Amino acid sequence: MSVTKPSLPKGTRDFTPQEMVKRNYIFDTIKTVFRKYGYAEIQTPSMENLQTLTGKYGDEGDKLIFKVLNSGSYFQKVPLHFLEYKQENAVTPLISEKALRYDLTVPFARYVVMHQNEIAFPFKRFQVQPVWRADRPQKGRYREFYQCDADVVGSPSLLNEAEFVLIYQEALSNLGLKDFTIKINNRKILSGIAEIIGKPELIVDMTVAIDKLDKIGLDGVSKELLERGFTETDIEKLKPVILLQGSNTEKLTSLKTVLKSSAVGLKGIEEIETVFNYILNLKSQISNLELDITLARGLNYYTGCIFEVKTNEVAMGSIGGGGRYDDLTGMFGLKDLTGVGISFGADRIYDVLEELNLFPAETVQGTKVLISNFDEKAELYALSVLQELRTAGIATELYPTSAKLKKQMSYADAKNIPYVILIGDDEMSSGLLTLKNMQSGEQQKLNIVDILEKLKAA
RNA sequence: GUGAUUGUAGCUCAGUUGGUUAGAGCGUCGGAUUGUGGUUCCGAAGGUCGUGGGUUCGAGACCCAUCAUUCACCCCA
Repeated sequence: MSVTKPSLPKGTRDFTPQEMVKRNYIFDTIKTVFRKYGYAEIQTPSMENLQTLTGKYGDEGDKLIFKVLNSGSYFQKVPLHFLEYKQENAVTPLISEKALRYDLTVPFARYVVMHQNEIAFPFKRFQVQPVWRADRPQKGRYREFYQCDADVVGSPSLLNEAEFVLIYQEALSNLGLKDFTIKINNRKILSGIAEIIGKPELIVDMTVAIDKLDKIGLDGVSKELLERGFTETDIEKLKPVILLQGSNTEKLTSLKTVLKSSAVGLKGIEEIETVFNYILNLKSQISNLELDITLARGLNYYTGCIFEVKTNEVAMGSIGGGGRYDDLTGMFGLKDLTGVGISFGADRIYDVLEELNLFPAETVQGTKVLISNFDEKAELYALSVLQELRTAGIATELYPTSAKLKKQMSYADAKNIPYVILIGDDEMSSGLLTLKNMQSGEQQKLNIVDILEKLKAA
């Protein structure tokens, strides 16, 4: 057998013990907040039927779904002429019937439909699992990454939206982020704007273009709008809207004038106002909540409020997003069930916390004490000590061979183990074991009871 | 899918107009110290120079191809 050079698939990563401690810190922080707001955890399989996923994310999204090759003689079903003309689209469903999940929302919609008879609505669930995208990786973008989603289905109340803002606020603050912006918009406002211009059919093109405002500037947006079928007159009408300045209230006031002839648009404004009012009554103020008309977000199933969270401390794409999707379960045959949800991008949050040095120092909670191993006789003696410490709930290791003490101490040092117990002839005959504090270097002879007490307190 | 970038030790990187035996720091291992780590000193191991071809008396360096990497665009967390 030939030796393979070890490597990982593009865009995937190993996680070291040190990284796992930090990652779990992020997951735990977010999960704790989710639970506090009444969300219950579920999991779904890594693989879904390909059919479940295709068509849910748009053409671009479909291309980015990782497909799983069928087992066995998967070519049997493929007519030869498909291959001859290289018809990937026709061949794919014949050789692949499973795919890795692309996000957590669509599997959740499937879950809700399949379990509808056992679910008490409104159903509030959270889910923390990896998702896969066949993207080309770059900074802050991986092919395997974790999403932390919270969604509620079966409740049209805008209280849910308001609570999501508080969840973002609370979780990100708990993680130590100081300066981030929660952007909110409403798809209905965007529809209203497209309506006013007289191009409701071009709403997608309009949103994709104006979404890039802060990246390519007004000239870039104008150029893109022209390419996408808008006229100079349309752009003149759009300009004041997308360049709206001022406080959220001021923006809403201007929008009401602009959208006065659009029923949809006014409905969107009303929804945003309701969310703001809920928040005002839940909490005196959230200063980093910003109404942003240029916020569009790609997924085409959003129908109401849209969220996106960006940190202002590091150059990084969004670290979270979400929105309301009135008819997602409709694709699985369950009509009129409304859903709204948000997602945290845990991997990006990790990168941000790392860059800002925000991980708490004491998150490393590994072995507390290492028992040295001098020789066979000492090892035997140490076994009972080991057992006693573990019974007391203290994370303890016995060095497994009687290597040189230098090596054993280095091991404790490398693993950041704060205490070492030395057991040699003196200790065995006196019953007083040497306990060494690895930080201060001081050591003292204590009986096992005192050691237990000291370690429990430490 | 488009456009760039970089591939030299486990890691981060030097390597001069093409010239003999490819270097450093960190890390690893061993010793100074057979009952004491994190500091210090000494020593050692570790390389198909991404891969394949070409130019040349001679290639880590130049050319072509290929693979991989990173970054940006599209899109997205």
